[in-house]
Amino acid sequence: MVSKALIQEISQLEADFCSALSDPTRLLIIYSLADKPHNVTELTNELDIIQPTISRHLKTLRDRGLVYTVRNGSSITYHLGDKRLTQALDLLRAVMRDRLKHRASLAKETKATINA
Amino acid sequence: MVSKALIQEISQLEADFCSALSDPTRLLIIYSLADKPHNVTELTNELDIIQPTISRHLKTLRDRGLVYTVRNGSSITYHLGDKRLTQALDLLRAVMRDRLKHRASLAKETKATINA
DNA sequence: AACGTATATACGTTTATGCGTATACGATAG
DNA sequence: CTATCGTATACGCATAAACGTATATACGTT
Repeated sequence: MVSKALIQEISQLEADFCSALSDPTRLLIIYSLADKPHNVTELTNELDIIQPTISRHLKTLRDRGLVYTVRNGSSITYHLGDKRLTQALDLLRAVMRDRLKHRASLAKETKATINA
Repeated sequence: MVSKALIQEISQLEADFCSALSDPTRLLIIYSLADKPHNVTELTNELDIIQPTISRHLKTLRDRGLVYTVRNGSSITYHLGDKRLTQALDLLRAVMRDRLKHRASLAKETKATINA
């Protein structure tokens, strides 16, 4: 049997890990890096978000080990750490898409019923 | 070309969806429901968390469409909405495990280097 | 050494999130 | 009909997260 405290601690860790994904800017960064590595300036330009904001989000991704950095002269290139991350996000997006579709059809049903 | 505003909106939606996963209690609930459906009282007992807290977290899961409910007499049974959710979480956990392992070995390396 | 470019961080503020207690609502039993 | 059990919500508080501005650090060039 696994102790309750341990289970809670693991869940906390995992929640922390997932919280890296719960911000739209960070998701945009992840998708951008999944395409190819970028440095901070490139991300700043591509996403049209000011540099300190990009850096702050990169830090939270780095702290959780989702991205890693390679110094390249005076700039720093950020890489996505694990391809499975993209797979997981793809799955989540697919689930989300289906949920939204489902709701849309429910809404239509309801409207039709009311109008009937 | 997809408009920037649309991309941002989609990312916001997805971040919102992911934020459902960024709380340890909700993860415990999801894992519990992945095993089998439960009603609120069962979750309360199994996870040893007070009922209003369980209900609140269930609401956020329900709002995002991750779980659905079936009324069963006077109680309400909660079901996990999509098996892919578990798959995605498994992937994320695997990534996290590897990251932690990697860091542990890095820490060991560092220590060895310092002590050398 | 001095300057410019690239990146990171600190600070104060605003907004969001979670918690516990108390309470309301809904369904069933007696 | 009211008492009870199961579930949901409201409220006040405490904590955490995000943002923009300002500033610090690091590297490369001259």
